Amino acid sequence: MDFKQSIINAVKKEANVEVALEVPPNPDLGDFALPCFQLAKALRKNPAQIAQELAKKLAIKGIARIEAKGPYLNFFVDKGTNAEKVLTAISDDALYGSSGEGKGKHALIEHTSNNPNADIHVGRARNSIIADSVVRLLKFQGYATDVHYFVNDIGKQIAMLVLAANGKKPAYEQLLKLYVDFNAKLKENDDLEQDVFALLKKLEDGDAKVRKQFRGIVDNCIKGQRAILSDVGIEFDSFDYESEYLFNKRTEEVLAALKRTGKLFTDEQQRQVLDLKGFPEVEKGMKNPVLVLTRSDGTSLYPLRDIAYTMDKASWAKGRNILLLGEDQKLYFQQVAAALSLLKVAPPEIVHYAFIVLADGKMSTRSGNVVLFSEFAKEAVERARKEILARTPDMKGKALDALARMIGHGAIKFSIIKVSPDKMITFDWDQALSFEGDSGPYVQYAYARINSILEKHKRKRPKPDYSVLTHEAERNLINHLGRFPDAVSQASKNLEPHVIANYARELAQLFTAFYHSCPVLQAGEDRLVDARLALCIATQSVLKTALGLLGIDTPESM
RNA sequence: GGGCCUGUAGCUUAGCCUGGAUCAAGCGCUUGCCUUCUAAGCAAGAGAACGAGGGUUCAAAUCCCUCCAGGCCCGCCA
Repeated sequence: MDFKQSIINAVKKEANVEVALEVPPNPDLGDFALPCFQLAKALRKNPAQIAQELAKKLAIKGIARIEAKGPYLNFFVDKGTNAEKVLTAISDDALYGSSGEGKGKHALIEHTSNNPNADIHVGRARNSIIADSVVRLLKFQGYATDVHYFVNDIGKQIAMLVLAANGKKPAYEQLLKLYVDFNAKLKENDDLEQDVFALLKKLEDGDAKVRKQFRGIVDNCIKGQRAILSDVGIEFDSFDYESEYLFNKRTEEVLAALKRTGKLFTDEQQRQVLDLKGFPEVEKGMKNPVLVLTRSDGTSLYPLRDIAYTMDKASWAKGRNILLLGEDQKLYFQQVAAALSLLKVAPPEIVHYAFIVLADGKMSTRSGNVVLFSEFAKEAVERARKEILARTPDMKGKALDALARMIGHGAIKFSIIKVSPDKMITFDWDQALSFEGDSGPYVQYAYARINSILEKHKRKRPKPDYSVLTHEAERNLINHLGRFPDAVSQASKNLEPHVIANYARELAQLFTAFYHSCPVLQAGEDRLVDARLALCIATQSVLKTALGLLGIDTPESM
């Protein structure tokens, strides 16, 4: 039984009240605390007095000391017992931190689903990076995962690119410029817009040649996006094409099913419209709570195809069904969720993320006012390379490349994941690519330092005497290691990878504090050396796992 | 006009779901620390009316209401 439960049981036995414990704000105040206000009513005494009395009465196995401090009762666990418990748990379990809740279950995650019209920019990459961490978290929890990308391959943007390409096959890197230039032309030339729509119409009518043109542009673009994301370790299992839903029967089936709910009506312009009255979130957010599903000519609109696709995903997902979407899609997705609920299909769990904006305004692919993810990643690696060479001037070749990539990519991922997705980010090169403080490289550095110690000392003692780990820095580090499973559970339950980023940074901080105040190899006594080595090994293991959950590699040295 | 999100130190954030002891970090600033396991580091210090006001509670950054500021969204784009 863990300490927490023992305390709760003991208090219940003594006072007959079910209490909640908390972690004191400051380690000097113990490992667990009981605010006695919650007992005051039942016992009809003042909290400080209750704390005093309980401090005298309670005796709990594994708890070395119980102290009353004002209205709080503080519990100090026996350091040796705690150290042994936490450190053996880590060394015995390669999956320490995983709850195993996903064993035998399946999770489908759709993310990125960027318009296949240009190079991906950092705002969209926020989607990919957060989602990739979610995927890793769920895998770690035991889920079999399937990562999907929905390719919006039949939009106006693609039609524009087909026209702009003019029969040629533009390279991926040229697409953005083509798209931006075409948008500029479009502004001045109304006829061009007619051409765009005419082309789209041909596509929807199933014109084989046009379909092939679209597919050519799209596949080229997806290939490029995929390569860029793959380069930073973000992979997909399947690419689902929206055009499939243009030509298969799924949308008709959805339409028929919605018709049977009695909520579908044809408006005065002959469009098929879904009535969403009775769905409070949608009603509150819209002047007129409806979702338009078809054009006047009966052809499908995006929401209809999306509903059909989302239903397919719901049937593929055997456990959790997760979707990452920009905050601009919040209301829209509530409309889709409402439609799904009419069809008795559970909507996916959604993670919405806010935009990354530039100091001079919103990023816009259309105007070309963007920071491309590819240049962001390139710059990160370049800066990392400079930092490495400033420290180890003789490093070169593949070793240098590999390390620069690890550090550069680590900095990028960490800086994006660590911020709660609700928060809008104003992009700043120096801030996003910081290698110190609250950053990926800082955590990687702690890992590399542990590695350096372990390299120098490979001796292994089967059973260290953990009771010698009594230093404050050791205790703080051990306590934090013990909290890793909670951090993982919270992150995977609420789909909050930033919890892991913050956990990892704190762990690295506590380790570095330990590193500076507790020599390991020069600790003196053998048993202290052995115990501290065991602490290093455990910390390294958790750091590696935590960074792995963020998609960040761990360099052996840096 | 309505809905959702955000507002915590000069700057960037964690903490808010699940209320509890002097609000926790990073950057920047001041002062120390590299002939001892990697200074991408550590230690110490200055710096916060937790957007404003009300309410609930023994207790509010956290829950409720109002207001202010910024972002996003609100019918044949995707």
